[in-house]
Amino acid sequence: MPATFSSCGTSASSSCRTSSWPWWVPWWSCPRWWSGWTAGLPAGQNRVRIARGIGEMRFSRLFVKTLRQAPAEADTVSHQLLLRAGMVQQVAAGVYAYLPLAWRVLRKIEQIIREEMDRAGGQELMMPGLQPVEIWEQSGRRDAFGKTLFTFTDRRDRRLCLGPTHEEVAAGLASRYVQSYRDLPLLLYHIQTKFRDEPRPRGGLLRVREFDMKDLYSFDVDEAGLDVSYKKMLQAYKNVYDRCGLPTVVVEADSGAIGGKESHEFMLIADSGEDEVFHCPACGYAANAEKAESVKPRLEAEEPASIEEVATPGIKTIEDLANFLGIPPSRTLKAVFYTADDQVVFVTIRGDFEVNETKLKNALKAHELRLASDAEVARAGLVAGYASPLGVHGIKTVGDDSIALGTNFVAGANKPDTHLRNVNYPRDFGVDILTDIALARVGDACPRCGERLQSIRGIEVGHVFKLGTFISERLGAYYLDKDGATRPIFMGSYGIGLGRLMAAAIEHSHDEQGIIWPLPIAPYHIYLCPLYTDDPEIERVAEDTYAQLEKAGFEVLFDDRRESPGVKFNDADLLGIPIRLTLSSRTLKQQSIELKWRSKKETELLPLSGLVETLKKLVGGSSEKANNRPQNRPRGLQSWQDCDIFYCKETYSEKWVKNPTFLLQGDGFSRMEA
RNA sequence: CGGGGUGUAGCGCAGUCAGGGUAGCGCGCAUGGUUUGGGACCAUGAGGUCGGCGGUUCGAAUCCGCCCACCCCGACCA
Repeated sequence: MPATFSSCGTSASSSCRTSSWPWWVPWWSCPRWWSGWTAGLPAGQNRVRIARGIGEMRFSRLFVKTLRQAPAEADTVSHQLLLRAGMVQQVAAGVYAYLPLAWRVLRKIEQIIREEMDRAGGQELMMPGLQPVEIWEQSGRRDAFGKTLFTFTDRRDRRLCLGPTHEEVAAGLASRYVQSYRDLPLLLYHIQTKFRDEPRPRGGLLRVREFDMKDLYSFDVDEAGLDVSYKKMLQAYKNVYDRCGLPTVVVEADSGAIGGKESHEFMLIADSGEDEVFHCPACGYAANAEKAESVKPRLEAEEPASIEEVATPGIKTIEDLANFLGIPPSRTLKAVFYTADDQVVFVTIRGDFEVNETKLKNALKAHELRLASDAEVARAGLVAGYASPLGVHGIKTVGDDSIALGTNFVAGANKPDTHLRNVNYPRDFGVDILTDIALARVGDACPRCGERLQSIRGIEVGHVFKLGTFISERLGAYYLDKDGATRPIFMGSYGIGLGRLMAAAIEHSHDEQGIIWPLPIAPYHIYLCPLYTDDPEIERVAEDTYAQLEKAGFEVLFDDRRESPGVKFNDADLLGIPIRLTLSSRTLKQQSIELKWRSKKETELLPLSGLVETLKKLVGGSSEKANNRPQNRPRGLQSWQDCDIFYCKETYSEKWVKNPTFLLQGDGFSRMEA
């Protein structure tokens, strides 16, 4: 039997038996290979599994095995569901292969992003994944990225790295193009794989080491120009998330290793999110916990008293100390030791606050910050548990501004089992740096309006930065202004991780049964689910319906398997295809097909006649657009630009609709209409 | 990098502590049959470097040593 026969069937044998196709006739002459016609064959024998055209898909041929149980390594919901739905496979820690279903979703997300970047004036290009380490040293970010940078040497001992981001390269490209202010502003973007050797990949696709990302770099003449580009991007990002059907909030953020002064993150609200966001329901202030500020309550002033020692045997923690002395934690001073770039740092903060390490790191302008080891603490002459800000010599000291908001604190005495009463700043001790290094707290006052802050969890799905000029200056990206003066280009940087967005969408939208895709990024629109019986009519109608829907431009996953209803329904739910159409003898009796939205419980019967038109109305697509899709479409959203608007309103969570205040106001953002 | 955990069939697990016969179970997979509206049933069957290397022993999934991979917490991190 020629091997080529398998091209038109599951196996050569089954195909040949059912078709009686003579083996000496070339397989490409087989009508079934090009027409996909299968109707009228006896039920039960029809095992023909073929794709009739680009993009059409029968479940039996799909490169997917769904799993009933999630692999043990997955413990976040999105990771479990991605694995169970057969969307990704892990290749190494934080390194994944994206299988067909995931790849379709990623391409849709990518296409939405591409359209919005283009609409905002961006120009797409491709940059290398490989970069010389020199440009990182030139920009001064080599140290900031540290071990996160994947580095190696080539055969000529040149040092290379895998690009974790592309500001340096982009600045280099721009510097050779931009000569005059007339060449600005400029928005360049690319969508490609980036590499970061994260200390700990985790959460499936939420934090990985190799990932596809859209990065746009803006180039402007000055701060004002940067502001305009930045606002354009904020709007473009909002459009992207809206079109993906994902409610996000904009929050102020720390710029981290990327650098720059102003920065915002887009957060998808999800209880499982690893980021905490503080927000003010009254004025709309919202910030990542790393960045968030709050008004620290000042304690009632007392007359400063003189210092006295108090014996506190075995009392080492603030909690114990407060209990032991019968005072609130706010009347104590906490001492914490860090090692910042190999220097021990003594940090003092009022007992009721916690240190915000991001703020501390920024205050110290340090690249690496970690808690000091016991050995390091001892070497610095400090007594852990009883360390005192008084009489610290030879090491850098940082104080949170909360230490000035009270009097007569209890602090360590720097000898075992002893504390000091009535310690006052700055009367009794000084610090090298006094600034805000505290974590904001729920219930503290909003720094803008004084209302109480609340907190919510989210997943970072986008991050934008106002970089300013530090990279352009170091990489020589200058232009001539109107007066002929040489000036550095103002840069901005705007990133969205595609895989993380996909995973975040699952975190946000799923139930016990599986994923619930928003229509615009769903791998398929429709799950066509015939329940086969002895009645060949079901199969005939199913094939016919499939052909009609495909022709009308719907993306249909046709479950042609002869599985039991339970298996099919469970797979449909697991994969999360937005619309399920069930065809059975039951519905056929009424000349109808059953429609069920994945996001809803109830089902409804649709008449078979005029089905395409009915679905178009339901989905909000137009036949014209659907039919006009290019043959080699990235089957993205270009033909569905209307439907995403329609669908977004459906998918916004109640929480979101009721609390539209998270959106940054007055920044080109308006409240979401409910 | 610190702490904890796990590696046995595609997936989930038992067996390991208390060393001995052919390494088991569920799901999935294959074949045949009966089934078909929420993960059906019967029968038969295939599938394993027990993470790797070394050691102890007549004999190691099991005991000892080293290493590796993966996961979780922390550190860290667009």
